[in-house]
Amino acid sequence: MARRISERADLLPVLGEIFRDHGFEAASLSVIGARTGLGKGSLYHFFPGGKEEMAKAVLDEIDRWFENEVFRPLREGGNAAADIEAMLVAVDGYFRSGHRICLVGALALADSRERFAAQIAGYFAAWQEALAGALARAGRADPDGLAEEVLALIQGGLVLARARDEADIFTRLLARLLARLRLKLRPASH
Amino acid sequence: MARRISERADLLPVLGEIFRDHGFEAASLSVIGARTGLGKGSLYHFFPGGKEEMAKAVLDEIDRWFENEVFRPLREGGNAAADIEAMLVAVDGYFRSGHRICLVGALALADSRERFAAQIAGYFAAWQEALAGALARAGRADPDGLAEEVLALIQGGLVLARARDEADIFTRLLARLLARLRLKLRPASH
DNA sequence: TAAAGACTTAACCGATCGGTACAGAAAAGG
DNA sequence: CCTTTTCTGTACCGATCGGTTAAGTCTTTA
Repeated sequence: MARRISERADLLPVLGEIFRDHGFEAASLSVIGARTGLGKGSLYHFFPGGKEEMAKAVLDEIDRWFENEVFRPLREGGNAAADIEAMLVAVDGYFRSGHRICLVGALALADSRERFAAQIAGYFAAWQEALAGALARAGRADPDGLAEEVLALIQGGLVLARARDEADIFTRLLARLLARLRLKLRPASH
Repeated sequence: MARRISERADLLPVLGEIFRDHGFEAASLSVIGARTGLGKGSLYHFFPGGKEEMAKAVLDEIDRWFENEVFRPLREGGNAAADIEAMLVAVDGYFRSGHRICLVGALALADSRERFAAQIAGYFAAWQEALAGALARAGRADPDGLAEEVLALIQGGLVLARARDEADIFTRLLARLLARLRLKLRPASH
């Protein structure tokens, strides 16, 4: 019963970058093979369901990462204002300050959307809910609306940064957002 | 010299919707043929450059529409505050209150981005410049930053609306944005 | 009405697509 | 060691891809 320490998990980050670069449809098995260094045989061994299983596994890993690094801290943190700032730091890191796009957002705009609709919707719903909770704890009025706005700014910032090939756009937007939230969350501490 | 009143122009809106639905790569000539009712021969008659020429023509038409309906009014309008509100109305109409995505934004996130990089970047640059000018005329500080934020909100709103299959998200974001801008542009008039 | 150009149809091209089959190499367990 | 299981390389499948070609049919102009 030979048992490799699952290399499948090690494949997920690479697959994620491939889907980010090419999208789901255009990420052909040949480019996946080239960039992972694996032949079709190996790929179908790890992912019998083919490309669709690969993408679902990548989305699952993204969900897991955000749940651990972003959503749960937002939900269980102590100081709501600090938690929200920590979220912005984590987000800036994850998206490499605007150099990396959001795979979930990109899939939402692509024609493969329906295939992953549940995971895509769930990702944003969980994020908004966790953030709205923190905003409510911080005493903000209309936490749901504000959380929605924050998510839109992040996603839109990634779109603009990519569209204009200028990652700084994302950084600037996060900085403005941070200033605005600070003002609203801790009006006396600036 | 038989000369049809250019049906090529009539094709562009259909092609736009096809690219919105499928993206560039996945919009195969067979689906384009099916939805336009034209065979490959006809398509290549109108667009000798194939899919790429079709997409470029669609982007050109989008540029033209926004230039006429959004950018120029922003630049040449009289009442800056009213012009900005008119922009939001036009944008809400164009994107069908969140039911329609932004093709330019979608292409920016897809792997076909490089192919259309110049047109994509130009679209957002022109928009931001026109909006920043109006914001400056309205007396706002940091008009460039605010314009960037408005564009990000719009693009992010379209991503979220599609991702969660809930067009109302876009409408809500536009309403919040309108309220915020009103407050800032005409503080005494609410 | 007849020539000319605008448009269409349909067969065809090589390349690549996602996916499968299967034999063999590598590694682990006994 | 030998068996068992995991993993890999390669050849192959039918389907579809974007694009080309050539022969035709319309439609307009002269």
